[in-house]
Amino acid sequence: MPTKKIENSDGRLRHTARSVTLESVARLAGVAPTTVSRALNHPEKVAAKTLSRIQDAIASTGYVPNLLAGGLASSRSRLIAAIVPSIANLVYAETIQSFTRRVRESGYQVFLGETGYDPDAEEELVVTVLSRRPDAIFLTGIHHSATCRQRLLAAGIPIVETWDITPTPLDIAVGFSHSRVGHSVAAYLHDRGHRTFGVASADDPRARLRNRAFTAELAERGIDKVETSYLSPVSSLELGRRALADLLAATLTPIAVFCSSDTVAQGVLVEAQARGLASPEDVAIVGFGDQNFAAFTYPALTTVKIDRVTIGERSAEALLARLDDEPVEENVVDVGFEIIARQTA
Amino acid sequence: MPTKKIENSDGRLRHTARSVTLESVARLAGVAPTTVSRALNHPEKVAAKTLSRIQDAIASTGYVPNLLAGGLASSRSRLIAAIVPSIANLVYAETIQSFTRRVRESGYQVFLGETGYDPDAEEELVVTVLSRRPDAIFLTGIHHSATCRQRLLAAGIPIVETWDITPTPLDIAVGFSHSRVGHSVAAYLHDRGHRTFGVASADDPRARLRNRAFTAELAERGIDKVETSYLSPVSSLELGRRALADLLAATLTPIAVFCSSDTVAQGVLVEAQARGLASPEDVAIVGFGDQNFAAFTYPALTTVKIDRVTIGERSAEALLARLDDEPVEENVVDVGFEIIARQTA
DNA sequence: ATGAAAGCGCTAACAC
DNA sequence: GTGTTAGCGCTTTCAT
Repeated sequence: MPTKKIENSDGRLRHTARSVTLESVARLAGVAPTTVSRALNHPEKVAAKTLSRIQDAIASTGYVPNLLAGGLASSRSRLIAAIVPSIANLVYAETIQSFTRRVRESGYQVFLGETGYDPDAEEELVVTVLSRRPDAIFLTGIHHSATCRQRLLAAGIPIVETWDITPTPLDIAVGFSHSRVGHSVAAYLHDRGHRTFGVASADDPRARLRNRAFTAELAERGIDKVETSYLSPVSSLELGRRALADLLAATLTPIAVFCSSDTVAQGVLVEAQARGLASPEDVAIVGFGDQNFAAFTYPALTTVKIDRVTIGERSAEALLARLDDEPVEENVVDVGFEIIARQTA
Repeated sequence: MPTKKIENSDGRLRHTARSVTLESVARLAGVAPTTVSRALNHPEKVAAKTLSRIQDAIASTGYVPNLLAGGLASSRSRLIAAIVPSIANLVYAETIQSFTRRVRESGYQVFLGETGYDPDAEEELVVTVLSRRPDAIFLTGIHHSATCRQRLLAAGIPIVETWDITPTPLDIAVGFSHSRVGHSVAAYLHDRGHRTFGVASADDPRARLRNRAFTAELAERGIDKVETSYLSPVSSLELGRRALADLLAATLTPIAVFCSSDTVAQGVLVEAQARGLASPEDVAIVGFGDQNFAAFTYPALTTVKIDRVTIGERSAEALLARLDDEPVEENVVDVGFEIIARQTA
């Protein structure tokens, strides 16, 4: 590591070795700093000769613009904050990936904040994240504490809430109705003749919404008892295994189990097999998410398909429109969902 | 959205509504801005009464520090950049997650850059990322273009290269030897009696290292032909299926296949089953990564376990030590690996 | 097409 | 323990 403290000519201790700045590039190119700034941000406004001289200077010095300074001066950080429950969950990672790719085309960088599925973490995270002065913010979910909403609104930047919809978004919402998912899955299973039901779920607010609707739909169809297992907010195969064990301790087979994710569903399937139970005969299973392994479990997983890439893209487009002061035609985008009937239910 | 342009009292058009600044908090608390800054960064150096007055002022104004300004003034952004091939790959996501958690304890925020497995993307990404003036940088892999190395070194910040090791790191390396993995897997399979081999691999430099060593070890054991299929840099189940199809077009069963990831391995397994081939009898399979589903495929996947969380933690610790000017005892950390023998090989 | 001046919001050195 | 002064490196009027 190069040493970072040097003595300046004036004898004062500086923090960093004097690095290449806009000014040093300007001196080298024989122009004013302003002109270099223009060459970088509005090259069309600089004479071709000047431009190439500046570009040479940049290349020969290895100048890297300081976006902390640029952002401070212009009040535009070219940063977009994204708050997600977990980056180690493919479902969110794929949305973030498509979102990131799309906004990068317009020169924005995305930085992530992870709540770790802790609802209280969001409040603190929002402050941390706003302190970087993002130009826009991407949130997961539509439930935020009052303080949170207030801070978010006070920031005065475009906001997109994702993975859920609401008639009253903070600004823009891109997602689907979890309640409709719950109703649809209940109807699907009931229509296929299932009469005993269970829910194997991660303890996450959106999963709860689906489960509540699932139970409500079944109640309407005369089924008043739905065993539900909530073990942890983090989806895992292990959680699915334990959930099925829980359900079977309370209810008999055959049972139809609605899971909060495909990973949990895979765990349910594994546990069923370990107990010598067949799917769908003894344990019917519906997953959620349609991750890429869902089609390849044995038997193949019936699940609810969510278009994660579209959520990312539509969110990006909506935010970019706001940032460009373009009209946003619809501020609530429902990307829908689809039940993919495979073998487990 | 609140409007962003307002007319100031002096009649000049400002970019943002005058927001709450350190200065306004200071005025409210009846102290100098410096004191507020101190209250925030070195609260122990401020009198208790003053401190609480300042905290009240902060609370009542909803002040959120501007870290662009703070970073510019102090030359410490409290930002760490992490460059990864893909965020939608659990293997990297889990490392980043543990890394992020660890450095956050020391007040750093991590922002990600994604190369999309494109080796040329790194060069451009490094510049983009350095323009945010991170205090340290986390890289995936040890292979970087000359320009890249130079820019990285010129930044004068701590660097950790991960997922591989080298005797000559840019600064610090935390990973394991891919070549040793290749040799070990070859030995493992050969020792168990396999004599026909194939490689189903994503086209990624670290996978290539493993494959080369795998082939070399087998050559030493008298096996001079190892069919290898490279189809895409992105691991997917589909890629595994196509890879096995490729291999079987060139070689007969029984075959032992070394895969570049568990996902690819699962694809190989699925394809084998689709063709009515049994594992390990007809197609022996070794995966890579030991992801959580590996123990639950049928038959369960034999694979190479990598401790992704440890890579993240050790990287974080090394970087934090550098940032605190503490001595880093070892600048090359080998976290090792382990072959997990299950059923497919 | 280019430059001079002012300032973004904060921290750091130094004095008191 | 607190305040004063001087920037950090850039962008933005406004003038030429």
